[in-house]
Amino acid sequence: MPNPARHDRCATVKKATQLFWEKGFHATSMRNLQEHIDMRPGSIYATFGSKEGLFKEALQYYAESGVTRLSEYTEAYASPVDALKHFMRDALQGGETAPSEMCMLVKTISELTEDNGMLLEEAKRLLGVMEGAFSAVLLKAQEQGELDRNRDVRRMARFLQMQLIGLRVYARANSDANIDELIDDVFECLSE
Amino acid sequence: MPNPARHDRCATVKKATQLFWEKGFHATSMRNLQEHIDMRPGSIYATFGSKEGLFKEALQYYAESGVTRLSEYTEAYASPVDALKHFMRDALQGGETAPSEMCMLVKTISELTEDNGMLLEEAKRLLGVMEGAFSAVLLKAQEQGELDRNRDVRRMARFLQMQLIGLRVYARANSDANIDELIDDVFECLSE
DNA sequence: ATCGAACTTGAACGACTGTTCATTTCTGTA
DNA sequence: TACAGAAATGAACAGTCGTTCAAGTTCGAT
Repeated sequence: MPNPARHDRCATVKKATQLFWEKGFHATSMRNLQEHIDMRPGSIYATFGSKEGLFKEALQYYAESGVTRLSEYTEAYASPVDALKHFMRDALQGGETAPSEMCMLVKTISELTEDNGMLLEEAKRLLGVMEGAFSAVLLKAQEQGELDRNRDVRRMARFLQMQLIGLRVYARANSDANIDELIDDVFECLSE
Repeated sequence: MPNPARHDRCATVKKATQLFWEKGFHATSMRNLQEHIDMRPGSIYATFGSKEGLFKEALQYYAESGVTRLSEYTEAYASPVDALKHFMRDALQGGETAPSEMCMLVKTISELTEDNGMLLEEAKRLLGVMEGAFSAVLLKAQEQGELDRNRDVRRMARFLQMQLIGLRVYARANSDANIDELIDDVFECLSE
């Protein structure tokens, strides 16, 4: 038996992530959470320690999913650059199932202050992890000759992530606008 | 006498904006606000109606300041493009007085959901106003021959704002990183 | 000096917050 | 089938939330 606990911890974190991602940290109350993950306060606190503890695991689960999805794209496409493009496009279109157009890490970094320093730092760290994953894909692209080997991979990853953040926030702020045009501008910018 | 009220409404909104900008909507309690703007609940509710009402005015004050500052830059520099560049750079360096590295409109759009639909819509609208101000400066640049007249001004404004949003969020997430390098990448991208 | 209107005050309200813990329920072993 | 330990429960806690309103204060006009 993989998990001795009655409640499946992973499934619980997954459900909690949905709600936190949708509403943010402060606007999600423990009572919302209790209903949504179908656990009573005692169990939640025995398992995760606190609201912050559960949120932290939600952040980690979210980031891990992101990294996993990126590597799936990388395996699916022969070209690493194509994989990146499709990854970004799909992140923007937002799987219909996504609870929010926003990246949960960005949403968290936007919302929280030093009052929840640990969560803020964790979100920053995980954004760094994502950037590392981008770097790895870009490096692969260099090795396959898709990208100029003289360009700094980390710098490109930074630029890429910055663009993706901007795009997603912009898309949320202008839900009707012609986002495809913007994406074209960005990719033109990247391939230059 | 310009303002018959005992409390100077504008000065109050200004102070409230500071706190809301720093902490966000949910993390700012009315009690925090009472201390910070030095008013008692009764006066606040008589003047602004609700926490949402005061926050809405704070958003408007914030956006108005932004537009005003941009026009000051436009007057200060002969070149509209230079004005834009300096405006963006200074927004990123963040006046030492800025309560948060984040743009308050972006922070709001990131934090809030339909539960505060009116505030969300207002923040989106004001971001649109800012974009309009960018458009105006870009148009001026075209008229002065700084920019290719064939390019779509609105599209450029959109791209510009998207970049600025991305840059500011990224700068907050990576407070130590070499942001100047990123700015260079962006401007290179813009002038291409 | 007095009055009435405009403005401010702060105690109080009910609802909700994150969290605790004594009690009950479940589960694997003997 | 009985038992012990683990897990789940939900009522209850102290504190905070946004908001109200009767009472008090201040002001300009008379």
